[in-house]
Amino acid sequence: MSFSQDALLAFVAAVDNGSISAAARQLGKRQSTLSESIANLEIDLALTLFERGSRQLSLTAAGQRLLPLARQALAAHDSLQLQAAALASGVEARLTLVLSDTFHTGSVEPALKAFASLYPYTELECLVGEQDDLLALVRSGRAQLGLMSGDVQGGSEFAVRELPQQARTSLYVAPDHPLAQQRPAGAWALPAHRQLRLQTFTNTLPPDGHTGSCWYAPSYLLLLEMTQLGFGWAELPDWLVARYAPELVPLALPGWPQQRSLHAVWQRAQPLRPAAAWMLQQFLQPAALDPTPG
Amino acid sequence: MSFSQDALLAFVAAVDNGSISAAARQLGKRQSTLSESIANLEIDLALTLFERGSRQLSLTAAGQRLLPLARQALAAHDSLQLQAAALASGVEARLTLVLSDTFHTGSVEPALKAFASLYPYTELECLVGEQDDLLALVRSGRAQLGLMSGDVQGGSEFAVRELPQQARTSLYVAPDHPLAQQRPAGAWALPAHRQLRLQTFTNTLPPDGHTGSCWYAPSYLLLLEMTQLGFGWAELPDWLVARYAPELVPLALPGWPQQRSLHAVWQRAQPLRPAAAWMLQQFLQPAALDPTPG
DNA sequence: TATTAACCATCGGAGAAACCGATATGTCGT
DNA sequence: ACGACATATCGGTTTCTCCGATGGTTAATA
Repeated sequence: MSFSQDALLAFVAAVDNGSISAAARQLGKRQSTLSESIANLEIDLALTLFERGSRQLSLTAAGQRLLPLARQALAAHDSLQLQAAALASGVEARLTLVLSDTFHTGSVEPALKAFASLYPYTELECLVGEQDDLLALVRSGRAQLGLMSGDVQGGSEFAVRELPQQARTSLYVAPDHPLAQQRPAGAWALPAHRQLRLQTFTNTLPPDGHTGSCWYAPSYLLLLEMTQLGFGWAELPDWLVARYAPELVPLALPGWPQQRSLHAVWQRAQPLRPAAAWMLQQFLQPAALDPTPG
Repeated sequence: MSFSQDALLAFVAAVDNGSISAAARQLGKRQSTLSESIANLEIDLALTLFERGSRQLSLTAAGQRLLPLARQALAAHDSLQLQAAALASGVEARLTLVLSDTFHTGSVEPALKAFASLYPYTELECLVGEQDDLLALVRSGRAQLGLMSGDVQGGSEFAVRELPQQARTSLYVAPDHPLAQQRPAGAWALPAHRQLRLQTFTNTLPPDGHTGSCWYAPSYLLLLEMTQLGFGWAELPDWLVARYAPELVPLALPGWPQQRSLHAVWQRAQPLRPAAAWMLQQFLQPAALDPTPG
């Protein structure tokens, strides 16, 4: 016959409180109950855990040795209990986000930090995608919540909320690019040079007015690298350039830099569950978030 | 009301065996018992753990999520149980050895390895000391078992067993020492040079016949270093020199190298407890040990 | 010294839980 | 249709837990 979890609890409570009576008060049980529990535990283990000194009890060598293991067993028990409570309360076991690279890392970080402590039993997965790629991930259920820039094309399929933050983007070229030399550069000069454009995997983006030659990449980070290598000009998020390629030169054209609105999207047919809803709220209330520097 | 450990056991057994009935057979209980246990566990956790397919049951997402935690809780429980059993069976919680540096490390290592797996819940402490220092550690109870070279002076206070192994020692000097140059050196040449001698902290070693000047150190490792620095000649264990100072030169004198007997000592008044007794046996049966090379 | 206040151990009884045996039900393969 | 195998459910017994009361011991106090 093995010992019970309650006996272990009585054991560590008695140690922590210095007496069985105090432990009983803390646990809301009778002294006789805990006395019996500990006595039975000692019988089950075939060991003496406490040295019953007249007025205070002290741990035996064996007791000192077993105490940390007892704590560990209780902690494992509690951990299971907490995880189960989280699952039972409807909190999802895993939350998958898709973020656009237009989101400044520093603005996401505090939300994730708070999430980690508030939902310790929920796994978090962060994907990165743009435009149609992002919407496809949300549509397929691969991700529950998407944070994207620009307008949402999906129509009534998605629930959309506009975020109070905005993303500033500019047109950049490498320092040795011809466009970086001419000052001031006019918008007429752009079509003469290669544009580096975002092209999603799913490839349903409408063409914009640009008529010149283009190279394409599915992520802003890749566009950034291609810009660094001097392959052409590109529209890039300002924070991304400031952080990873500060040497790039912004083109001072009329109408630039632009402020692009940011949106949170999810499946309208599938309401957000607690963790996802909380995460959305974090982005809707920028008070709790650090302002994007720059 | 919280779940019991038995319920967790039923849970993982059902998962491992693929069915509740099989789990019941494995655990030696009735199927109805385990069925109720798991049902109660699901009630306590407010979760559905199993998808009761007609003929086979499969884990819910929540069940998959909780399974590793349940295993961990059971493992912690078992660990406590095993440690308690070890303590209750009289195995000491900590075993402290004192080894002489004359013991070849390679001859001790297999014993320690086997010890680690045989007594996983016993802490092991290895001290190093020579002669009187070693005996003092055993006498005070600081160590339970000592493995030393040479004869035991303590009289009836100690229990002594001679070990089948022996330690070979030689007289060494540094390569640039005068004694290393003369060939052949006679014993008469020794007193003219400084001797590096073992002197224990407790300092009750009798003087031997040497009449020349001496420097002293309490450990062979220190003597070794002093010999390397050319301070004099010293008697050192061969294996120690071969391993840490192969450049030292042995003096080819009549009667050298010597074979020194090795002894295990412990307090006669305090019989060896299981782990210590096992350890002693390992050294008494050199069959299980690697032979000392060289 | 007698008293009070803590503390711990023990005992008997009430309630709860575990366990068993039997039974009903459902599914798969023959 | 039937046997083999699975799970769920239902009484009944045993076991465990918890409580309340009691007694013994020690330390501080009047």
